Amino acid sequence: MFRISRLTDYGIVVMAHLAECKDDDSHNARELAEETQLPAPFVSKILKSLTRAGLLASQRGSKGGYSLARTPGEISVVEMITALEGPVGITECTIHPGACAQESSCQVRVPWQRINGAVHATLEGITLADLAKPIDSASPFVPLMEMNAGTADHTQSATKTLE
Amino acid sequence: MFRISRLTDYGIVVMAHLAECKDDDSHNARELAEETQLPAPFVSKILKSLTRAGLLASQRGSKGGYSLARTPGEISVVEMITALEGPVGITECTIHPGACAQESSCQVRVPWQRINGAVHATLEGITLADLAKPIDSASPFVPLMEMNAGTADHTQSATKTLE
DNA sequence: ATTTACAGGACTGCTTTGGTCCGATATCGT
DNA sequence: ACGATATCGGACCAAAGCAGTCCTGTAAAT
Repeated sequence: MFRISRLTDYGIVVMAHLAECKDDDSHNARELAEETQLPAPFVSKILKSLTRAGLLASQRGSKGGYSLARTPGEISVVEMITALEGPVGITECTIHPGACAQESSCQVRVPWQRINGAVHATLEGITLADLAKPIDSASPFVPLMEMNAGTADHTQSATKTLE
Repeated sequence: MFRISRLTDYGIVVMAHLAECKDDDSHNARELAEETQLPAPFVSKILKSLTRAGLLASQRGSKGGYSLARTPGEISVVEMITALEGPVGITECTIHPGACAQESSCQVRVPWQRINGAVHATLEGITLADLAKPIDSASPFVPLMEMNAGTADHTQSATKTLE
């Protein structure tokens, strides 16, 4: 199916919601579940994963809750996906080199690595800040990408936070 | 995990192998399984799916077999993925609009559609011809992509077969 | 001390994936 | 016409991952 899991999907919704609330900190799990209309225990689970990955900061006890560990512009989509469902890699061999017996003789491995790089770069170039402001202006995401083989011109790699 | 299934992975390996064999037609399932070092019944299953999707042409009976339905340059990666694991769509709502109750109030839907479009475009811009010749020359995949919001400049959409 | 809320699990039902196998049908060669 | 070969279209099953819940422990505030 080639799609992100619901865990990730919801997780990003929650993160985006958090990014929109400018009143910086401390939203507890119950609040967030209500505001995003998502099942509470599930949201709780998501929040824990995101915290463990360092994308959220948590505060225990009464008046505790969650808040973004960084500014929305500093949190990329690829980080959120990685936090919630493991490393992004289109093919097995991208993540677990050696797991595939055909690896040495595989014809398509190199091109796949580049495809993977392209997708990864796309996801990396989009930050939470971009997601939080929906139809706001043009917000020209990114031209990024340019997975050309030899032309080692990666000068665009950091020109897209637009925050 | 955000990766393609093994079915698709193997399927693309088989397709690439088929694209490399210039002796146009008629490779049977057993042959292909041997040549690609993949389990035979599985390869057979893959070939059926690809045939149903119109990417391969099949010939029954003795001396029968499979051959590419089009030239490698005319078969994109996204077509192969779609044939083997359904439509490419990062999120549920990309493929099944209406399935998600939050859809109308969802903050992140529009940006996701664009991210999805970007990934889709990446996968669409790469053809079997690009995969079949591994490290061959520079083969400048594609600059493609440019998921900018308003600038309706899609003039690049067919400039990459390079066959 | 009590309450609130996160942390870290275990746990269950369900769907998808990975992989095999079989009967039916079509084609070729004799 | 007959038999061999090979695809076609399923059914089938085990294993793994996903969706979602729940429970015990611990930290912080009042």
